[in-house]
Amino acid sequence: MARLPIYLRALSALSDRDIATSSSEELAQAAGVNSAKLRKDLSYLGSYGTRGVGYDVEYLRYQIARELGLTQDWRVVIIGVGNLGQALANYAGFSTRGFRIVALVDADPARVGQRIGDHTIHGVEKLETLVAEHNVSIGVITTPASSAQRVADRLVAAGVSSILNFAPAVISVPDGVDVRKVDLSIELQILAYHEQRKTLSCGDSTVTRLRSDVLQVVTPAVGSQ
Amino acid sequence: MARLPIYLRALSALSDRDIATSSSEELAQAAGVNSAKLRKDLSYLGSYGTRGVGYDVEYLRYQIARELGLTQDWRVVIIGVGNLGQALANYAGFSTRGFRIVALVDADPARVGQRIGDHTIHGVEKLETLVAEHNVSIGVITTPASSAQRVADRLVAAGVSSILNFAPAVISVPDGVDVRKVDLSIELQILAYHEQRKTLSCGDSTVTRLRSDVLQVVTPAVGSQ
DNA sequence: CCGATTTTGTTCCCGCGTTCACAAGCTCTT
DNA sequence: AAGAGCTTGTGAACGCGGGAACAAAATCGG
Repeated sequence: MARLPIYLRALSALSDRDIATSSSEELAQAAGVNSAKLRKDLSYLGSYGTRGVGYDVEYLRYQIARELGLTQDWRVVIIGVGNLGQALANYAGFSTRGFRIVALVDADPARVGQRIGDHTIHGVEKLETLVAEHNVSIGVITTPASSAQRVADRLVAAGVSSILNFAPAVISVPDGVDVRKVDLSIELQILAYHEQRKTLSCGDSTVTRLRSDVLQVVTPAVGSQ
Repeated sequence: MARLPIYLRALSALSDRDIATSSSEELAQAAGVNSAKLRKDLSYLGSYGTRGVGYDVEYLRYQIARELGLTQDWRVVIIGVGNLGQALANYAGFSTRGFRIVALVDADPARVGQRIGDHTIHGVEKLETLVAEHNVSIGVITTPASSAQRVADRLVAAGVSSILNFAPAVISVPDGVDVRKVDLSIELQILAYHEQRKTLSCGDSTVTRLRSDVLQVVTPAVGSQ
């Protein structure tokens, strides 16, 4: 389930506050979801709660981490060391969750050899060697859109079967390879869409933009309600 | 709809390749969705296609951009100028879509006054002034989790009604304010989850991990298919 | 030891989103 | 000008996920 990482974070926050036990209601509020949904999600992992008491924070945290595979360490390579690639390379949230960045790769010869945090940037020609050498299982693509598909193909050929794609391009991969796409500008666009719909108003009437060319105007009748 | 930005990007790609007209089938493939879904989404905006022909790429692109509000320019403030904040401040995908970053804000006095690209970093005490002065409508939070809620409260009080939250924390806001959350480590965790389920195999048998403690083993019978 | 209380695990139902399938409509050819 | 061939727009069925509601179980107090 895609919500397990959220629960994990909520549990970590409770653990930091030295809370040993938590009810589904409390956890659900911390995670921002419905308590019934949370219980259903957790019951899928097994019966890790105690009726009348709640969930043991540490125990549940370990179980979720294990289910997610965070008790292993995953080797990650980042391809494309622009602003975003650098930010990800330094992002503390990765290493604390079992993700180890073993190599940074860039196609720009001017960048090769530079150091970012603990890592030296390698030339893209070494991609296959690095993947094999470090037994990399996850590739992160932060290249321009034009290179994304080529990089993905090389990753797949080298044996990587999970890809996180930040490039603004749809990449196609064979069956058995997972791709997740994060597009930072899409999130802003969605916000803008909602924002646009909110800011229409006119006197007493409520104006809702049903489409860009259709406005629904609700005017309260005088004297009623 | 949350898919409009994806369609917009696919249309832009077609436009760059000087393709004037596209069918729903073609567009859907470029966007990575079902063609019926795409047609239904587009029909919600109005009848912008021509039966027997397809959609006019430029016309549809403009219509979607207008629907999303990308024909306006949106003023954005970024709070928290760490690695991620810097990456976002320099991200080209924002400015090309009508988003204008009007201010960078950080609580660290050592950072105040530094320049990132075209912008100077301001102290967090100026947040309200900057929001009012530039008529900011969207706030981007890239602070540590511990400051996120406080920053969000101040943004809301200053009149910002759309927030993009990169901090690993659930923030609560009054009704009428939109929050979208992006958590970079969650994406990796989901990949790890799937990766873990894939890499279990044992001889001829197919081993599927139903739960962390339940394995389904399918062994082909000897001699039979 | 038993009942009251609390909280989990689960069942059932409702609604939304997706997808199939088809009718409506446009273009091009003959 | 009429029919053949596409392609859009949409009606209808299907499936899945979410939420309320309830039963099962564990603790606590008397």
